[in-house]
Amino acid sequence: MSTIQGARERARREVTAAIKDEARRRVAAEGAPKLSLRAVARELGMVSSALYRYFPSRDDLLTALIVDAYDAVGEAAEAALAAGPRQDPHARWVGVCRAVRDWAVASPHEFGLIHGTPIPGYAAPSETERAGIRVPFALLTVLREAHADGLLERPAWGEPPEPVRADVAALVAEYAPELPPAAFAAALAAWAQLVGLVGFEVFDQYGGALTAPAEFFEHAVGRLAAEAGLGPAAS
Amino acid sequence: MSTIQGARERARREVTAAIKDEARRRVAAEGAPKLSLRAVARELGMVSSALYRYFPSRDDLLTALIVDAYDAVGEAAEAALAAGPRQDPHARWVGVCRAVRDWAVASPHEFGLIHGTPIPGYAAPSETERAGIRVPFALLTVLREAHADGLLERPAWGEPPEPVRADVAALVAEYAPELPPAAFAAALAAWAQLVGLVGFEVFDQYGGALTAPAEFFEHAVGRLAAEAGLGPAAS
DNA sequence: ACAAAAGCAAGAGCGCCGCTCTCGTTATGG
DNA sequence: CCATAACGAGAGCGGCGCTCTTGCTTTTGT
Repeated sequence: MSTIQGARERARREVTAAIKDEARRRVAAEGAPKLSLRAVARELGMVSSALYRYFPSRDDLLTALIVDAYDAVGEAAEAALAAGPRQDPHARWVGVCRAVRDWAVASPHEFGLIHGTPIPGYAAPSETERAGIRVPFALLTVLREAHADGLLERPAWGEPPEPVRADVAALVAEYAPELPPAAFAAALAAWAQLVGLVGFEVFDQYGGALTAPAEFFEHAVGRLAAEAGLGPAAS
Repeated sequence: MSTIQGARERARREVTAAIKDEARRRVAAEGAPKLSLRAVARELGMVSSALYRYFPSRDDLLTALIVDAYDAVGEAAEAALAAGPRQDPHARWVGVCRAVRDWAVASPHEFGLIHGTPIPGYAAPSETERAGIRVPFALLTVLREAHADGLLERPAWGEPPEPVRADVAALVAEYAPELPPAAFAAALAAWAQLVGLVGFEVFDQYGGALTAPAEFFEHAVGRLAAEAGLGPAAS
């Protein structure tokens, strides 16, 4: 307590951050499956066993990267939500989607971490769930505030079939009691479809057929908004 | 030539198949990143080096599994295409999508192989591309034949913006000269969105909120069809 | 102020991995 | 029949995740 408070703690934070940074670099270069603690340690000038003072296992290091990625994309989505004009929910919706896409295009490997193949037997810790919910929440918020302002059209979706209605009813009760269930169902599907669109672009699964993927995405996502009950701008 | 023709070749085919089967089992159990040649060889009662007579590297074994997976889902989609009633393209479209979903739900790890995180620096061999095109082709065929039969409505999509139009025009010219570009663009987006919907279910990314994912999928995919210009059955 | 406790880096080592090379053995085809 | 090619087995190399032990330094409690 005599010296600066927690010189050791600060050093620990810095080393932890350096490890994650280097790990991110290696994931980008070699892919998550080939992330090697020894290589990270080597690059940082430490011995591999020292790394276990900061992360109890390789999987825990990867989990930390995953949580960071969820938070990064969640933050981007929430920033777009805050910046989007509440009086034009269609544009706001598209803005949130675009924020997700732009983040994914800029950080393809981080996107892969959170939307790639899951590892069998790997249960995401609850911390991951908290971070993972931010993007769909942002989409939901666009719908909720549009509904509150009377700007949400009746979605083109018919009422969902019975077993789905029950699922959605439970979700609506928990997260958005005032929202029509059909709109909630649309948001849920839109979230999955948004990830599909982004993933195809980021993972290059269109087979190089698109030279203007950003515009294509924008176009597709505008339709997604319309499906959820957000018509194009009034004027 | 004195003995049965190619006893050796047949043995080779059988061993190759056995290796792939065991590898598939291990991918299902442990995940693709942890697929170990040594473990496969051990389970098959051979020594690890013998395996290299059949696959030049671990990545080549994985690639073989990927191609097989593409062919399996492609075959499922084409079977659904053949079975779907041409006079009801909406039902046919939903049928193809359902075939993809059912296959993915039954073979989640194979789905992960083809739609999971790509490995940096890994270029899919051309054989993969050939197999990977079968599902989108099936979707496209539904649209083309519906159009030929006068059953394709003008898609709700407006005309795509300029740079997209050029991309789509090139694709239309190559694959479906008679199809309206807007319909082709819708099919392309629908493909990505379909994979998003399937991936969310298979990878359990809805967070356990859906107890009836099959019905939810059906519902969502019906809307996808409508967007592409295939209205619900006339009845 | 000082001893106990806790945090830390380093090294050695275990078992597993992908992959290579060599060496007998066996089937193939001219 | 015999040269050749395919094959299975074994040893071995470097790299991996992870553990354990050994000293050293910072923090903490009295």
